Amino acid sequence: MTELGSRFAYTARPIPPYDFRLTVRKPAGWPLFTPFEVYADSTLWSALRVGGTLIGVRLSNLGTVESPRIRVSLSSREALSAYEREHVASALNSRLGFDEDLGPFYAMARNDQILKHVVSDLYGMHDTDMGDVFSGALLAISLQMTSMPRSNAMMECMIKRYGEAAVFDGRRVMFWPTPKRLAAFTPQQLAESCKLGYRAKFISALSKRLASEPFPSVEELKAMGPADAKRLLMGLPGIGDYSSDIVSPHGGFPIDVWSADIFGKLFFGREPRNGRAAIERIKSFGMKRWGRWSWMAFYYVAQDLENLSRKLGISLRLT
DNA sequence: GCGTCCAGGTCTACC
DNA sequence: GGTAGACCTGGACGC
Repeated sequence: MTELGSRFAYTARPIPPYDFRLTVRKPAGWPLFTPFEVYADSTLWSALRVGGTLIGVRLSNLGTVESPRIRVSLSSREALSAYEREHVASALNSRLGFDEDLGPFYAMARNDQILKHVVSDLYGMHDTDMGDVFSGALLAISLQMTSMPRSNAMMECMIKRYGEAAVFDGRRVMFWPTPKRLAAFTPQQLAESCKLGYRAKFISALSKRLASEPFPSVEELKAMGPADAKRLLMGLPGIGDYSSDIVSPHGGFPIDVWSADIFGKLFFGREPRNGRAAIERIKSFGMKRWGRWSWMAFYYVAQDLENLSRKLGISLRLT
């Protein structure tokens, strides 16, 4: 357990529109940084790692969608220097999309027959980044070739068994393990303890790689071009085309068997007969249609399936 | 109850 | 460079 007793706070003013609830507590249930974060009374308690340091995060909504104000309280084990505080705050602001202008995306989306619905339903929802590269990669690998209930079970087991507890503000938030921690176990031990199956070999190799070699942070990946970030991520064990689109702070168009059914219906009016075989075709079609906004389009559609089903009169599978 | 299929992919051997 | 096949596990389904 890690007691995070040193705290600093500031008030952020994101670029409007900024819907706090939609951004930190996404309609589809995707967690912000960890499945164990807590949301109550317009406040989120979560955690993330910046430069290997575990940070407790409390976000409180003080404003409105058009005039957003968010009180940010960050807790760490040791007191941070002024430089470190600035670095941590900058990393968090970037992950929460505070400086992201939704205007250009909305301008394109309002002229698109699919997206015009989702940007109306989810007005002010910003894109957010993973807590760190390793936790994003563990999430992506857990999603591969299995059902959502089993993916969730694998992730929760890894976090509970090998992760770190951020204790602050009277709360206890479990966060993802470090590469060093997981690198201490064999693939067999990981597979047996959390029923990871063949993914244990990927996770073990990934842990050893990131524990022994430097790898760009989320901020560094964001600072480089999308293609360079994707190339680096795909060099990691267990991270292919789909997973790199999930982990990259630039996003992508992460079409898998589940989303191939959804976008097949949206683009062509029906689910593909063979979802796996249709992935390439649907991904290519979507990226051609939405270009640099492909990730935002994917993100907004995935969060709005229920409303979209009703508005378009088609059944989009939620899970 | 039992066997088969397949799910929110990636890697490798083989051609 | 392109592609078939292997890979854990467990729920759904047919019999």
